[in-house]
Amino acid sequence: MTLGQKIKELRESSGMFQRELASKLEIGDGFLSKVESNQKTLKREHLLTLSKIFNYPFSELNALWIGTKLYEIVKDEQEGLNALKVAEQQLSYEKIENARN
Amino acid sequence: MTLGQKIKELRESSGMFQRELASKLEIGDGFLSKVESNQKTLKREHLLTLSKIFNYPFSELNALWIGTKLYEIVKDEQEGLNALKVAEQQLSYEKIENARN
DNA sequence: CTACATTTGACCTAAATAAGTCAAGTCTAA
DNA sequence: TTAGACTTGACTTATTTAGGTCAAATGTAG
Repeated sequence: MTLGQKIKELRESSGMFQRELASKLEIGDGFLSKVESNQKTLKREHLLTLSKIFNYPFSELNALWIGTKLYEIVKDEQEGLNALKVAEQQLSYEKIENARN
Repeated sequence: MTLGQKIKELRESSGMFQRELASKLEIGDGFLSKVESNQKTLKREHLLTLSKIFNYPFSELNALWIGTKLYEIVKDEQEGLNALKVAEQQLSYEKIENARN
């Protein structure tokens, strides 16, 4: 699930048109269309607005936002999956380090 | 293991000084010092050079290069780990999709 | 066919990032 | 105590990315 897909899903399941949601977010509907197909990214502040409009957990939107961004980086990479593993290891290592201090 | 750490490790285990390696890469030694501590990133072309100098697999350097970049993005994120999972899922999903066609 | 929803392509500007340099400061052994 | 190895901070310039707009093209139900 990408952020774009999730937004589209939330929007449609609440019977809203792009123009309506776009206006709530104060962006053009052409832009929203691209956001829903992951051709463009939303500003991060918009996530909070979305979370309120659809009563959907902010943390999940946040994870999708970052995750989609990461995916854009690795999607055409030979070593994409390994790179994700590397990042994961560094992240858990850092956590342990911090816990020690 | 970060890319910087790996480079330092390779360099030291081959008894080379920063100035020597820096000159092979045609960069300043101050810059290399920062690269080794992940304060700066190397150009990607440099990875091939490193791979040859140290006779170390390019693919691994590549994975470290991208991985370290990903880590920089997620390291201060609440949802960092989840975001990595999201990206991983998208990546494997895409693979399946491609395999179907 | 035509009205409305959506998608797409071309374009734009401001802000951020990449990829360094250089000089000064620090560390460490001899 | 001083040379050589390394680190750090301040700065720079060129390129990329973010975050859009707008009009035209396309999809689609009635």
